[in-house]
Amino acid sequence: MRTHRCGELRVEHAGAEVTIAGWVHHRRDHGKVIFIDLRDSSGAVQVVVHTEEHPEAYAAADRLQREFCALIRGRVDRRSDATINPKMATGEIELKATHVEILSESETPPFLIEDGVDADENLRLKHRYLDLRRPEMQERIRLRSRVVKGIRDYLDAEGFLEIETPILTRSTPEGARDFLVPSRLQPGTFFALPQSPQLYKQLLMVAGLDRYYQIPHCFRDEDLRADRALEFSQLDLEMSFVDEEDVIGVTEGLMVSLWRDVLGVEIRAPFPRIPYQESLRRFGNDKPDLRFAMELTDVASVFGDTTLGIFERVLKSGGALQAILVPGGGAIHHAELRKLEQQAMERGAKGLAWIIFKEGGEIDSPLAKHVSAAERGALSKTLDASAGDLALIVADTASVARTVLGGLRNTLARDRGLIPEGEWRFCWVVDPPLFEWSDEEQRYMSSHHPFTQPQPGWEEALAADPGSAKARAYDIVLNGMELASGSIRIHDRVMQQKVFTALGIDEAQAQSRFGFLLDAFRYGPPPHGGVAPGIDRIALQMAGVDNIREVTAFPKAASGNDPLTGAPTPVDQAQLDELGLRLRPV
RNA sequence: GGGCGUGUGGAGCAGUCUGGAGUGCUCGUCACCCUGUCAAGGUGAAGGUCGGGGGUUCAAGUCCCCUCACGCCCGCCA
Repeated sequence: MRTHRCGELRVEHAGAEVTIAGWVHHRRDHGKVIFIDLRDSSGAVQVVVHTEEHPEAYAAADRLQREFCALIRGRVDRRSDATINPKMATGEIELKATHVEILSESETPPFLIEDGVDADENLRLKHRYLDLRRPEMQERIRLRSRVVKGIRDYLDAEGFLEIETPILTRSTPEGARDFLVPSRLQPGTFFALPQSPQLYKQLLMVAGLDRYYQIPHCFRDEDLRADRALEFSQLDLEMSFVDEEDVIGVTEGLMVSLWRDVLGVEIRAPFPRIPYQESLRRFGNDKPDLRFAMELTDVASVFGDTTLGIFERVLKSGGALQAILVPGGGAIHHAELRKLEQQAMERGAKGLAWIIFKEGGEIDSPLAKHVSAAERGALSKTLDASAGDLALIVADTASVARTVLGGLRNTLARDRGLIPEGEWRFCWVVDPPLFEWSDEEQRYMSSHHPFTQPQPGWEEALAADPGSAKARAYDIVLNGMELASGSIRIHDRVMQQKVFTALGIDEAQAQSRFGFLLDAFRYGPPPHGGVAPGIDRIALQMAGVDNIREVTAFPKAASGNDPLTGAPTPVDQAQLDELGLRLRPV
């Protein structure tokens, strides 16, 4: 149908008779001459139609409107110097049309098909096929495709096999809420959509397929976020006869190769490794953004003899005084500080103390009259503060103080433009706890998953303080976002049973839920481990966008529905009957 | 489940704090003019349940209450 693509025409095509097809991007009607920017996935090119030279082509061009689909034949002409458009890749040439054919007409689109549109997102999602016509959206889709291709190329070269595992699988109560699929053939029973192919990949290791990967869809029925969707893609990989170093090595090699192939950026490996506890201490969370400083500082020692009731009470009860120093933060308005305090309280703090350092050792703070000169000096020294800086202090349990300040650290860095552009700060967060206490469940739960191998000595640690047992797990964090999670798995049934027991899962329950895995472990399971990077998150970071929907062709809205298809929808009674389901009024 | 924000011709906004005629801006749409534009230009026109419901008031886009949709965050995410 076409001989060339719109965006590939250049000066060297001058004189050639070509046929192109695409969408009318712009039309500029000058009466006796019409300019049409015709766009396809490769880009756009200017078409010129003269009324007198080609009346039939002109008649068709006269009918063309935005987003009509058209076929145009003509001769590629070098433009005169005065009419070259340096803003277009094809701007040195234009197509003199001899034939214009309307392939299909278009209604006026609900928003402009242009880069940088600020249309309501729901409108974009509802007309995603139009939104995806925008060059920047197509570029994101292409980038994501390059990521996936890069992964396949790299892992294929490393001897990994791509193996599919079932989408209809078994519900496992641990972890996120499952999406359930009723079984018609076995009435009253349900499949679950996989949260990850975790158990299958471990079975593949038992099977001796010792380097496996796939890029599966995973499903978690939880509330959505900017970086979290109901369904998402992850690179799932697993290796046998490995320890942490092997998995980390392959992952780093993959990241280096992806950033090189997809972005042309050289990132350096090995990535720094930060122990989990250190990350909490310095950054207030387990996904540190290393692109800026503002690390948390313990200022309890400064206020050892404080007369301030709040600080005194917290310190006496074994709590913590933590601070971050905001360089130049003294200029922040009080109204803004109140917003920060509100944000702190949302995350569980009872308040937020602020102290602005001024010239001559003076301070500006609601607490000013309770802070002695010695304390002012010590605080300034501990935080390495200068005049004009702002200290934010949280007095609470260590955990709350860190969470709150970790959150403020990220918010402030973003709002105050402290985050440098174009930096890729990878790190591994290692040695995380094996278990975490769940207030809701009133029991310890796996912080990674129950198949994660504990570090040696865990049983003693468990007896003394269950929270102190560590896991052979590792997260890869990029610019403050968790990109991947992985671990060395348990391959010993006795150890697996002990971990289940620690989680409050007795032998009978373990057998009924995970019996197939325990059974497999009777037959010489190899030591194994793996990692699972999120494809969407890699793509969103590379694309420089802040929402997973921007790198997903057909995403759900944040409320978990699909504005394009209307899913989820009620179903016919007949379908429910077949499945043996009855709806309860909500 | 909770907090915050947004909702005004087809699109993006201003107007809401401090009530006074659907007022304004940019784009799009339609008609006419125009042979070198490229976000074309010129002239003119059409297009509105101000998300929905209720209330206060002589009078509500504006104030109050309820509600819906969307977005961000907390909870949740082995």
